[in-house]
Amino acid sequence: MALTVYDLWKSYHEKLDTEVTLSGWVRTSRTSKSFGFIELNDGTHFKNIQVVFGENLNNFDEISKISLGSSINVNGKLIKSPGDKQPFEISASSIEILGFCDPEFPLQKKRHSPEYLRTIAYLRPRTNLFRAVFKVRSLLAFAIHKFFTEKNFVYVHTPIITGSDCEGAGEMFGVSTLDMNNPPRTEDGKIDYSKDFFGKQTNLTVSGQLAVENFCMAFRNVYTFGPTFRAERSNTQRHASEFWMIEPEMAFSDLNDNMDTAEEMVKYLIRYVLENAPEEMEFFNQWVDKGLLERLNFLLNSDFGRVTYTEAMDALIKSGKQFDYKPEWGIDLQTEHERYLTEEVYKRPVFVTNYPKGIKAFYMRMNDDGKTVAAMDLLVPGVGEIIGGSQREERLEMLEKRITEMGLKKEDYWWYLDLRRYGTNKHCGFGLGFERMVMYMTGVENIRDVIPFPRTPKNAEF
RNA sequence: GGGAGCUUAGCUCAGUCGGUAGAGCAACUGGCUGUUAACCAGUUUGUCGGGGGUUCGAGUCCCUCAUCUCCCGCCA
Repeated sequence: MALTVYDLWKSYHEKLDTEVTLSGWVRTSRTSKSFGFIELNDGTHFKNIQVVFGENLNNFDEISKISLGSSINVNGKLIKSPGDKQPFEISASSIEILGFCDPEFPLQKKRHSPEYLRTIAYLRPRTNLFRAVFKVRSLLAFAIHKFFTEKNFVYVHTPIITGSDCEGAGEMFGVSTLDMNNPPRTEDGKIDYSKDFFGKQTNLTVSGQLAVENFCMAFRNVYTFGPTFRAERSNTQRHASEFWMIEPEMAFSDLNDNMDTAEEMVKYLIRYVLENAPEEMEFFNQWVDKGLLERLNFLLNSDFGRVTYTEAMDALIKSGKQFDYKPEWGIDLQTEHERYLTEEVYKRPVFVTNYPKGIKAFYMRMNDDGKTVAAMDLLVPGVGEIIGGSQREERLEMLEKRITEMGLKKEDYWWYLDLRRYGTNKHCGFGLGFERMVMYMTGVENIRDVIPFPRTPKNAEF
């Protein structure tokens, strides 16, 4: 394979004073009358390589005026740099323009606002910020598989098109091939989905959890990692219509095992990225969030907080702070409450456990007090809720009772209920919002800026 | 789904009391023998988001539509 920028940064010592050939894009250029500098990058490494050129080039005039974004091929000698900003550089003997970049190119040699860059999402991966973000996103995805594989978890591909019509995790996008202008109707005038592609109403998945629980009962420790879809009209910095989720599920385990795994995983992911993307992380620390590295390193060396919902509510009430929503046992934690807890009270990630049953899903295990369920949310400073999980209700009678209480139909969950008939056991799992992890890792504040082509209400451009 | 704010040059933004359009950067031209978001000099750039209204006169005030952003709800 051809030499890359990555190769040179890793082993330039060995190649000093040898002839090299390198292709890439012009990131910036600075020229004088008889010489000039080009910062070259081919995307394989965060840092650029400086190319020095002089009047010995047969196309010196053309190269002097080269526009930012053009792709070039450079031949020259790798030498120690006289400048102190870089240890080495290429002294060019020839430079070929492979693809000229039109001066209309919208990316300039200056900072652009993230809002503007969203309007040119097809070009933004060429900026420093987005190259760093998407490199970290890639590393995080790999680290997730690495973590679970090392722990002997089995990766399960749960379906993206689902036929279970009430997963209870949010509004769903329908999947249909019916003619929307003239759909078949049943006798009572409703749309007749028995005529649809799958012979029933189907949707894009909102969670792989119910499906992955089945594999949990076969492999003990499993996880899914894939796209999920929510048709909520959420207009916030941390919600997207299409996002990725990691959902591990563990048999013969309880809520404490669940939190232990979640904490170990989050720390593993952070450590992996810090070790494998030091340049990108330094960039975030300098330009996006000044306290990022300090906060992440502190986190690695501390235990996450663990409090019950009841204790958290007491802390909110006792704080005396004026909230828009008055804290009171039984209400769900509002965003302002969550942020206050993780950012002001504990100043680190904190698990909140054992929520009132009325505000949580039907499958969460009823505690002995009859009032709370074995749920846990992980709140982190700056992002808020990053993980939601629970110990699952393993007792058939109790699960049926909860389904009825919540106004759901047992028939819709017949195969899920069967798990409680065929060798049931206490088990647990959680969902980690992948993008929220990327946000926490990079300090980037808007979920639209950690997804290559984000989908949000009224926006599916590119 | 509820609420608030924004929209002025390619980008980032200023525009006073309602009086007829500005800066920096970019681009372009020229200069410069080691630059580091290079520097210096000059030149070019406008449907002031769309529509309507008030007024002698609207970027500025009012109505309306749209976009974007932020907050809340939903959740990851």
